[in-house]
Amino acid sequence: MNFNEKVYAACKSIPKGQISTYKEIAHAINTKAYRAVGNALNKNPFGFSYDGDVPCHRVVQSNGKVGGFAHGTKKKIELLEKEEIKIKNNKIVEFEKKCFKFAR
DNA sequence: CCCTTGACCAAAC
DNA sequence: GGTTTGGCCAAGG
Repeated sequence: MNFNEKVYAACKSIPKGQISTYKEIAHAINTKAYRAVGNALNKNPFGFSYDGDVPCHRVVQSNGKVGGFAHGTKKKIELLEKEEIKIKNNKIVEFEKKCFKFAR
């Protein structure tokens, strides 16, 4: 399993209606490459993600901000709002509650 | 092998 | 509150 596959696998385990951070993902796959995680998702082979695929739009920054998205941050926000996750001024509302922690 | 580039992070200012 | 700075890791030139 290369680095990217681990990242995708971790993303898949994020349940609908919840989100996680790049840092949490990095921790979940036992690495400290937060940056490389985002990099992997940026040029992910899926291009776009819907339910059942790799939900890369459920991954946000550790400070609660939305972060980036290949198709534009606005689009990412729309996808999140479809899952009961509200965004206020580019930040996640109730971030701490929606944040999903991987099994340790 | 060195250098640059990121959908990043934390601390400092 | 925001912005800058240094650090982090993987990939590509």
